[in-house]
Amino acid sequence: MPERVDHEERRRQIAEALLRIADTDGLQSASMRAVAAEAGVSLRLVQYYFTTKQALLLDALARLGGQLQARMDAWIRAAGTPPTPRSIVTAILSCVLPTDAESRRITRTYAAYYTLVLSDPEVLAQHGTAQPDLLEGFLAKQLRAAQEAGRISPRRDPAIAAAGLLAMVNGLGSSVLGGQRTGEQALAILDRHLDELFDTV
Amino acid sequence: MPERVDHEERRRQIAEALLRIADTDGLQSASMRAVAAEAGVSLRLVQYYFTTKQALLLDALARLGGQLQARMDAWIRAAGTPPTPRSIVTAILSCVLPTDAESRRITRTYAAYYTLVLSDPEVLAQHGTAQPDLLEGFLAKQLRAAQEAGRISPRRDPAIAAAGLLAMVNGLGSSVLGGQRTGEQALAILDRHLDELFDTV
DNA sequence: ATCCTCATGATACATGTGTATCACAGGCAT
DNA sequence: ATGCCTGTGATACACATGTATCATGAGGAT
Repeated sequence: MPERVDHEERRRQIAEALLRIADTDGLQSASMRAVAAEAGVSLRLVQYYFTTKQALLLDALARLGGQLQARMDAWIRAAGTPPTPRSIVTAILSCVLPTDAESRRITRTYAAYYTLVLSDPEVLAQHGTAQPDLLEGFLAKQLRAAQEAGRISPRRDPAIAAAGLLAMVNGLGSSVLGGQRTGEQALAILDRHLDELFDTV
Repeated sequence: MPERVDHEERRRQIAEALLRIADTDGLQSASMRAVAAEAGVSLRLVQYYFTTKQALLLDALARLGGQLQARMDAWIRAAGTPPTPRSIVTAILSCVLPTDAESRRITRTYAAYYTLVLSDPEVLAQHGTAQPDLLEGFLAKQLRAAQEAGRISPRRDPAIAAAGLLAMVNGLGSSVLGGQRTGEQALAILDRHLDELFDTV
């Protein structure tokens, strides 16, 4: 029954199956057949909608990026009323920290991609990544605004502080995924660091 | 010629071949055959000295830990004369940051193991890990000492500061490996953060 | 000298992998 | 109505992988 079908919808369905596997069992378990089974379709269909595995991996990665973006937008919008500079910054950072189920999923899945990118950097080239740099720039802008509002000491360099913050959040995320810490503990550590940053004394 | 042979030496030779592959091509490329070829021995020998692949992976991981440990010891010993609290802390942190060839190698290889551990946590159980926690404790001790010497504000909590520092270094390391930053830039960011920490004003 | 155990080689086996091919059914345009 | 294009199934292929088996040569111990 070759009913004309919604390609985008099928692609989404398959790519999300891949992401689910990457989250639970890691990317090395995400074979074409496993993805097909998880998505409830035949192997042939996975091949049909994504001719090659690399294409599937890249498409799924892009979708993952979209999911993170959406989540960040939502958290920033919900950053208190009215939003203070610090509440915005906290929103940005705490939604890349694996605290709840979804952020845990996103973080784990990104981690699964991490080594892939490390061992095969040309993948990163094909993917229009730059996402971390964009995020860093956005965070730096927020810090600069907070600085101009007098909430951060003028001695600080916003770009450097943003880079350090993001690195810390990334590292805290790793430790949470590694089971050394709970998400709450990580958030507490982050908060103490923000105390130090947002301190004009 | 079954000359009685030094088992430990052979094991080291093979395990280091595995680590070399993990560094350059990632752990997923470290098949038994690839390791054998890299070590210049036959597949059978890899099986002989490490009956199973998991055993090889674990042994190599332990050796990697030893290498990092040795490097840290050396850097701490070489932390200026006389060592200030800050120089010790800098030594600890900057030797887990991929700045030179060897630390880059160690960091990359650890990263290769990272997702493996994530997707298969029982490996971590078999490995007497705890290494990050030990490191964190040691760092916290140094910070506490610096605090008592009046080089760090008494308002700081050394344990939390240590956790944050280590997370930041970890995150900075990731960004260096990911090519977003050079090792020098990462070190500069870390240094600014240490400026902030070692500031009793 | 005999035997046993250590070290090593060659090769086999079962399985999983990405990809390719063949087939075919139903809708759409002519 | 005919023929082409789209969606889908079944299956094949070539290869890589971890592990197991068989074989064998060389010391050392008895």
